[in-house]
Amino acid sequence: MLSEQVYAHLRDAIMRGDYAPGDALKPQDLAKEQGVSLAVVREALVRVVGEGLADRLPNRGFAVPAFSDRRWQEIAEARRTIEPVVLRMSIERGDVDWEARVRAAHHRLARTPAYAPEQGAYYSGAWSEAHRVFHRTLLEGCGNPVLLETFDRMWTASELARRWSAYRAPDRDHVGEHRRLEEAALARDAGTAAGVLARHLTLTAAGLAGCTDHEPAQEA
Amino acid sequence: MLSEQVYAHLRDAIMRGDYAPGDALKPQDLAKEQGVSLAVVREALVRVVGEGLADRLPNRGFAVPAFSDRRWQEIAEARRTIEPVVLRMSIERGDVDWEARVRAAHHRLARTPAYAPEQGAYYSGAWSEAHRVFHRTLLEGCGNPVLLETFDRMWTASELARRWSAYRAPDRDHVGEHRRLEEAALARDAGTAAGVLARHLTLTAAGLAGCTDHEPAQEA
DNA sequence: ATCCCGCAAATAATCGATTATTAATGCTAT
DNA sequence: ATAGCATTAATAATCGATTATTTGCGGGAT
Repeated sequence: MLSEQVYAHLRDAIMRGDYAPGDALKPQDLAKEQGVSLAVVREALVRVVGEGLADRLPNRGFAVPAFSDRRWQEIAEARRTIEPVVLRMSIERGDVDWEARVRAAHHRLARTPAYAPEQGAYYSGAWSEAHRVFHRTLLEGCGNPVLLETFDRMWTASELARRWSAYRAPDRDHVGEHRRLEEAALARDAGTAAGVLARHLTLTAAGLAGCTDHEPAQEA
Repeated sequence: MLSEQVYAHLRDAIMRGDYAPGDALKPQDLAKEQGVSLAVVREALVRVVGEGLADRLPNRGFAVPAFSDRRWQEIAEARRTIEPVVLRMSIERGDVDWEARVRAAHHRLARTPAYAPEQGAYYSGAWSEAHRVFHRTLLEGCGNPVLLETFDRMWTASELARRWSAYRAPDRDHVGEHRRLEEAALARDAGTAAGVLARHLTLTAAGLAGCTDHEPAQEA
């Protein structure tokens, strides 16, 4: 299905930061550069909007969302509120297969370099994906697809905001935080794990706090 | 915008139960009966799918989702997991305006008859809406739009499943449960309120448990 | 009698063009 | 000189028709 490809491409482009926040997503331009008709671009855009990766202004088209600092803090707070509870459930219910997958995901994350030389200041695509998989795997023991869908939505919003944050906590010990998370989870220490995760999310939020809103930008 | 109207109509129709679970949503039929072109119907359908109110089968069109008993239990569990936590936050943070809105929402719910004579066994539309507003208002004190969006999504899924449940708990004391919720919330007793809400959701889940899956149905 | 293959009808997906709305530009009147 | 209005260019929204895919039916071979 063509619209699926266009949707995937659009989603990746936005998440990768190819467009600046506030940039207009013009159906005609996208159609030409993708070699498809307006209809499929439009369908892809509607899906992207539904996922929160773009805004729609009635009769004024589509645009990359301009995340405010306030919005970012709300997303971070929502994650702090929900994810530790789900992690508790996951640790109580996860089976041996889950344990194995947690180990595997942590191993991959630990062995993936966070920064690609050519990518400048941003995290590498491989690390971002490994990071996502590790956090998701931690929660997958809960066995509830609805809760995991909720995680997916919040993670997407969170990553989009992170992509556009100007600052990064310089003294952040990602590796240690993730290792403590893995250890607590595999030790079935739900209380400690939930606490570590909450602190992890708080630190991430603090690292991004204070970055100013981005002004609506011009053409890509 | 035409697609907005068609979207709203489609959403209401599905939530109202105009289509049976599994029914195909044929763009051509919808276009003719709504007096619009395929494109706008298609856009509305894509949005509906994004909200979880319809399934999309590649190259096989759109259909009303056939909720399984398992799926329903997962939704109910997700609500039990998340909503009490948000309610705690809401009770800790809500201001006087929030208190007033809780009172108002409860009053409206208590004074709205649950069953409309002409609607048969189903809850009336007015009661369903008052019910939703009461539950949402309880959580709105948290002040976090992201958490409230999460509630909205789960509520929608929950109501859709409820619409198609064959059984209803006969001895259910809705009125008392809601009154206790309101009292605990306004007394700022977060622990009690969270407990009452968890029990409320458990009872709802139990009331719908055991209803068999609906077979994929034929034309509307 | 049953299974497989191919044909035909239905419908999903896509396209190119048309219509309507918006934003910008330049003109006019005060 | 500036404020307000008309014109125009750009683009969003919609439409009608075309193409591609799937599904059900019927004929023929085993």
